[in-house]
Amino acid sequence: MQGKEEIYNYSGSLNEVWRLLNDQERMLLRHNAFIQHFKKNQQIYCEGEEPKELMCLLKGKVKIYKEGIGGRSQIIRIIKPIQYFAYRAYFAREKYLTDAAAFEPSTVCLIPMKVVTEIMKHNYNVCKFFIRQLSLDLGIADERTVNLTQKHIRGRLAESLVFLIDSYGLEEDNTINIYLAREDLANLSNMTTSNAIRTLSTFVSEKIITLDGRKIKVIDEEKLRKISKLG
Amino acid sequence: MQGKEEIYNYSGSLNEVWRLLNDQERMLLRHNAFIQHFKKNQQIYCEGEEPKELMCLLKGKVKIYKEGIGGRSQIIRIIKPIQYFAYRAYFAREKYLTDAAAFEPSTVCLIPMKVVTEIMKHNYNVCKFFIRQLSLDLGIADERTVNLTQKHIRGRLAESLVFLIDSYGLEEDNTINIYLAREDLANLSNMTTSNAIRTLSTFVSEKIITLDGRKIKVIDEEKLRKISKLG
DNA sequence: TTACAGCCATGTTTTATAACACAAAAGTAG
DNA sequence: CTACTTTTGTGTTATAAAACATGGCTGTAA
Repeated sequence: MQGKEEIYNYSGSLNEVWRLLNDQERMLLRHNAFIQHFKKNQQIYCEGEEPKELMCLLKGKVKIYKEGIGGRSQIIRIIKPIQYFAYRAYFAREKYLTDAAAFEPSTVCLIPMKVVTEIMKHNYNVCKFFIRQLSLDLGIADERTVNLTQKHIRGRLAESLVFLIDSYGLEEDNTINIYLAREDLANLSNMTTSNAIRTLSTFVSEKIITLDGRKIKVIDEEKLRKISKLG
Repeated sequence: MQGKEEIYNYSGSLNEVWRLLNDQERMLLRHNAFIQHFKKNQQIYCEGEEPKELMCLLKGKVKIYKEGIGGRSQIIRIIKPIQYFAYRAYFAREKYLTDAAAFEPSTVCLIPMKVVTEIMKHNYNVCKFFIRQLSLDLGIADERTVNLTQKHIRGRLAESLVFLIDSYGLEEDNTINIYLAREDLANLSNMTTSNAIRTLSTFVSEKIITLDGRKIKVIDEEKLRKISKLG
């Protein structure tokens, strides 16, 4: 499940942050970072848990979500490789407020937060990196609040699809590069599963997408973006 | 409207950050910070504008909000003295995504972001301060997303009232220490003005609060918190 | 093979909330 | 003081979305 050797295979890809480090700092990371693999749907961390490590998704797809009222869960954001996550709670000196789980088999590099902050003390660029990430995350969260509360179902679902396209991209045949259960799509869009299914169907009848099981092929991306934008 | 002398009257209260600085850094701030006064309902910054200064609210009350679909605006967060704001966009290297306006006559200290980042380069504690603030803000935003989307009207309004109590406090007679138009209360709670008014009325009939114009007196705070929590 | 669980899909009913309409009250300007 | 705008309050109607119910499909396990 975890190993320190494996880090060498990936260390080139931790890029963004890696570039900001000197040799000594890189060495420190190499000695303290470790890899974990997660199965499909496996939990990565839970709400209420004490945050200890910075995580970087190397392979796979991860959802950050919250269990809301009456079992309904809300996907807050999604992570793609190579992306850092799980740092907010530690920086805020709080427990985790969210849960994280793997959409599909995923590989995560974990770095003890103590090591990260040790480096930050002497490396302004790493500080700057996290400040930027947090600021971007906060901007996205603010946008999302308004979109989820004010857009109608069609707009919210369209937005989620656009979001998935922008995050994970399209294959050559315009299939969205992630296969989500209808329930996940619903949780991403703040609606019931029934309504996600229904609304997908109307998108099909409007020739905006086609469906083949969980494969979503985008026919009219422009129209999709328009629906997403206008609510 | 602005003055550099006035900064001396307040510099003691910029506390949190002030404490983290050495004499030279404090001098730098004193020479570059300036004060602006804002009238009731006056805009402080607008969406799309280029962020240039860090702001610190010295006196008054400020709302950060977004204009959503169809003129409906959503209050994202509220600021109380002494609190820093307006830093997210600069750190993210974006334009402002939100608007800010004064609820009531307010005094703001502005510090050029260039000066702030200059200090941050050599002062890890100031970096840490902003990382912490951003992390706290992000946590609040995540919570808020779920609360606004999943709670019912009563829960959302109760939550707003609790939020106002926790932010601005109660006077000796249990009056919430801010006088908001029903419309602002609605925008804070993601509902129409009519429904804010209606729901306030039912809270009165349930002896949870009493109303006298815009004065809201809290009778049963526990019950209010319970409604807020249970949605 | 059958039985069963987990997704999909779709039709019907119910309900929360927005939208609308209209007064009354309060604040503001001339 | 009067006219006028803005805010507040309430009743009614319309509607978006949830809740519920049911059935089909697919894969899996006995």
